[in-house]
Amino acid sequence: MTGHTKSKRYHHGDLRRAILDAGEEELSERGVAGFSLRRVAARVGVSHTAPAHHFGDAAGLIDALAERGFRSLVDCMEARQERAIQTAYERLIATGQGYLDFALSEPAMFRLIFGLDQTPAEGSSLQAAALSAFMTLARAVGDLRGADPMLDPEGRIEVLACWTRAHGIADLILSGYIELPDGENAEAERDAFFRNMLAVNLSPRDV
Amino acid sequence: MTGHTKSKRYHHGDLRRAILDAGEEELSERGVAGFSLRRVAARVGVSHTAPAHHFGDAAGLIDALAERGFRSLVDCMEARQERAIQTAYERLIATGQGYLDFALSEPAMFRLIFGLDQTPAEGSSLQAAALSAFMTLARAVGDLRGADPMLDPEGRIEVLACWTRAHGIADLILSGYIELPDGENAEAERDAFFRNMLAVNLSPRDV
DNA sequence: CGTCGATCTTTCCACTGTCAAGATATTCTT
DNA sequence: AAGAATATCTTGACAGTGGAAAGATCGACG
Repeated sequence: MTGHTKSKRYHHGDLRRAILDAGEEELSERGVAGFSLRRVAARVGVSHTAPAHHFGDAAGLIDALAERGFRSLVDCMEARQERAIQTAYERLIATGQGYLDFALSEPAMFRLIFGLDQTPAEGSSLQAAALSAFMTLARAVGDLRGADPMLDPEGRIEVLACWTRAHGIADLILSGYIELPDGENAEAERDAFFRNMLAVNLSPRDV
Repeated sequence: MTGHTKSKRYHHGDLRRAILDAGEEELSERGVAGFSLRRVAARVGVSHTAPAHHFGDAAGLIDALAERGFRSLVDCMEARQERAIQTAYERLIATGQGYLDFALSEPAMFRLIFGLDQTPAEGSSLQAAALSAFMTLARAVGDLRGADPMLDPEGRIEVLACWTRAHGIADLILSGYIELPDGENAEAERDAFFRNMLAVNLSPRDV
């Protein structure tokens, strides 16, 4: 007889998920600096200490949200990969564009996951989610190289080169120091800009 | 008869500078998230509302600190430039290394200036300081190209390429997702690593 | 010497996260 | 099926935060 109406039950039933959902909304509306545990609780219609039982403290909720964030990041990258021309090179570019899609569509979440107070705990599900995101990129680099890039120093440098480029673009856009084209067909222009940025390089050969 | 002793004068005399100094210390100790206006005031030995008259509100103090931060960033980049082999290419690499020096020596400040809630106001001294930092990098790129890179789209892309690379490295290190070598002669290893990262690239030619 | 404005303090408010203790519902044991 | 143990959620308190308002003190300028 568990009524589907949201009548005032003492026990929520699915509070953990509800808090995470509300937390995501709160995050995107107020940003990471303006994030408030009490507001999230109020949003769900629950007392301000209710989240504690599920997440420990505020940092615990942040970590749980970050885990979702990393998954969303992976989704964004994979979505672009699938839409891309199926060349190793194109898939790598697409991966970077997915990274940027995520940053632009969930800026606060982007800032959250890359601004955690401390690196994810060893063996935590958060760490696993972060690693999953990293592997998505590493695989794309590996497909282009034809070998696991993590096995030799040169390959690792290449993975980091791709990552830092995409990350730098994303972070500086969110900071407001890089302006994006916003003309008529802004989306196409952005894609072209991102493609240029992700591909262009200045290597010793250029000297 | 202005005694040099720090006796309890009602008027501080140089409160603005004192608050900025204390703010920098507080920032480096507690980080941007744990930054507290009241603690800064207490540190100077002044009431918690005293800063308001000089900086407006907390955001005003943050902006003033950010201005210092950008100046420090410029200092770091120029210091490396001067120590570098005087080749346009080497000076550009050095500029990037200076960027990273700043991020590593003042991580909280780095996070502060690139995580401002809103982009610096038009015409503000903060904006001027930020622009000065950007120009330091743009000049280094221009010296290598032999022309002002800001005049044509290709040049702008190159500047942004250098900037985003250096920024991505810095931010991901501070996030804890990129580990730094910390062996015996860690400093030399780091420099080598940074040099690799700043120089390595994956351009369309590589495909 | 007196007035005025700048500087700093005191007091209060709404808001934050966390803790301790109590209320309620669910599940487990017998 | 009944009672006990446990999980879940609420209430109330606390120290901390930034900001507003009003008062105290000082410096400068007539």
